Amino acid sequence: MLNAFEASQESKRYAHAAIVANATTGEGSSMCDLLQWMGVDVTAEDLNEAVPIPLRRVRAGEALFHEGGPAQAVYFVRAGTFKSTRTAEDGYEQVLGFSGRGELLGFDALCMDSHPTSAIALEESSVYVVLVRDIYALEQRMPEFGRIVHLAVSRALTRRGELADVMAAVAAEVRLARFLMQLSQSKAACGQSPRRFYLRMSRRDIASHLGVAHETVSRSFSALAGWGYLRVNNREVEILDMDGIKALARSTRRHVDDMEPGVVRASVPHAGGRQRVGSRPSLSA
Amino acid sequence: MLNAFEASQESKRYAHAAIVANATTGEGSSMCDLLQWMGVDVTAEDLNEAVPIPLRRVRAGEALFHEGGPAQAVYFVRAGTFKSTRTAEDGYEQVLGFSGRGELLGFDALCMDSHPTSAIALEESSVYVVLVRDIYALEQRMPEFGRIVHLAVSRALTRRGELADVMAAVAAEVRLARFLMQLSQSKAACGQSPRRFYLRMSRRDIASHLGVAHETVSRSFSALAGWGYLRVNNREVEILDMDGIKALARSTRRHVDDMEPGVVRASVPHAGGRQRVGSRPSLSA
DNA sequence: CGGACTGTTGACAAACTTCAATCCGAGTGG
DNA sequence: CCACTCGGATTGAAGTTTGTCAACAGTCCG
Repeated sequence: MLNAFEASQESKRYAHAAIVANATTGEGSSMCDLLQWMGVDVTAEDLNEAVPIPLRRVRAGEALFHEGGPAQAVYFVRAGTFKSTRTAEDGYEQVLGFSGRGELLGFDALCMDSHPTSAIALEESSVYVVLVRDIYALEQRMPEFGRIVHLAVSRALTRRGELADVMAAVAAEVRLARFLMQLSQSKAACGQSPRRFYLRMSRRDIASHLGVAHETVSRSFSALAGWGYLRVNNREVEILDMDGIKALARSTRRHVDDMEPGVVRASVPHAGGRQRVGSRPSLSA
Repeated sequence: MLNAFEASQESKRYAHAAIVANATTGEGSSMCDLLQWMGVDVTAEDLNEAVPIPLRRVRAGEALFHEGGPAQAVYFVRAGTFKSTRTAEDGYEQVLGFSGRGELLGFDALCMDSHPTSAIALEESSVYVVLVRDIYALEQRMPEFGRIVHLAVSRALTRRGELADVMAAVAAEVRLARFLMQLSQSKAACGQSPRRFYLRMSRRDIASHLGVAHETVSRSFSALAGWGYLRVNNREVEILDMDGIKALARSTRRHVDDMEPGVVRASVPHAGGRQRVGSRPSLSA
């Protein structure tokens, strides 16, 4: 049906299959691999240092580390997707964000004795493991590594800031639109299609991340689809009107009036602000 | 517009600010000062390194750095309070968080060419300035400094995570309660009273940070006061029932039922989560 | 095939946003 | 010196989105 989705469908099946068993445990990967993989031009001197960096495989649904668990290592996501969560006493799970290729996880535990959050794999994933007790030494020995860490931490900080963007007080549809734009840009940065992708997380996870009820997420998806911005089928999303949805994502709270008539797409019913289509007859699938 | 805001803020609370008018010029401070001030036992070898670390003063309402501005330096807050904000095109200002003594600002700009956020002083403040281009070298030369940076970044990451706690989908009063608890703990960590403090930020800033309308913040303050949890007068807050407000802060979405009968104070009308006090006697019982 | 979970949709009540009026403190200017 | 203005804060009333409850459809998996 959708070519772009085949790959994701495939990886979805990895979940319950021991197919990729060979890729298993921390086979010795090296700092060189990590640096190269992170896009660093590895110099000769770096090559001399044969520092092993373990690789760890995490299956779908498995935790990379648990909230409250000891802070032993930080992780660079090599493949897959994770969600960072914090769980309240009553069991309510707050999703702080989703992380993909190249992102750093677990760094917020450095300033404490334990992890303030959990990281849970949403699909078959793998990470580079850097032990906390080695970080300083490695950075001292290999300046490039230090640079990588700084960059990654900075990115992590920025990503956490995006949390505010989606949870900031705006209509639920706008939150979802913003979230989808973030996702789209993430995909684009990884060389994947920014227009079509497969959501690795459940509606519940999205809801928690956006700060709304999961039913509202469903409704918002339907609304966006009804407005012609996208097509959605379960976790498959195809964006039809990128500019339009971007414009929608930009709207903030109230008195949006009309924004830049030039930006609004003619083909889209959404006239540019805060009009509710909800109960109107114009809502057509 | 910016000038108007800055001017008003400045002349308002700190009319005598002219005193420090020209203080922007960093009086020479040193790395030693920074390390000692951050609580590091400075060793002899560190003392040998006479690395100058400029100090910068920022007046109330003034920006430490602007969103979109060039990433030249990162800052350790030495005194005062800042708010980190991101401004939408239509002028809506999203407050990402508030930072006080010892916290690191501007680090999220490292991975980009410019600052993704602004930092604005909420009162007369001062910061240690560490130029971006010096960071790596300094960390190489002085391991302790590297440690400090890592710790501070980790803290910053954690603090950003707290944003989710206050914005997560819960009742407005709970958001405010959580925010106040965070503030209280911050104050405690700085050796100030956790029960009584002066809010450096406006209701509007709080509202943006909590993700609600500023009127709702006012109402929530009144509600908390009405329930006997605290006394509030403008920006002065005194917490009367710390345990009670903590219990309230813990409640997540809806039906709080009863939480720990032992924890609930007898003097407090709060019988089980959500009841209105103010001028609406008809609501719930 | 059935069970369990995820996702969708409807209805209603609750909570929030918005508009609007008022109060207050501080700074400004007559 | 006092009236005046301006912005912050509080409170009221009305309108609307959203949370909650509930039922159902779709998908996955044993």
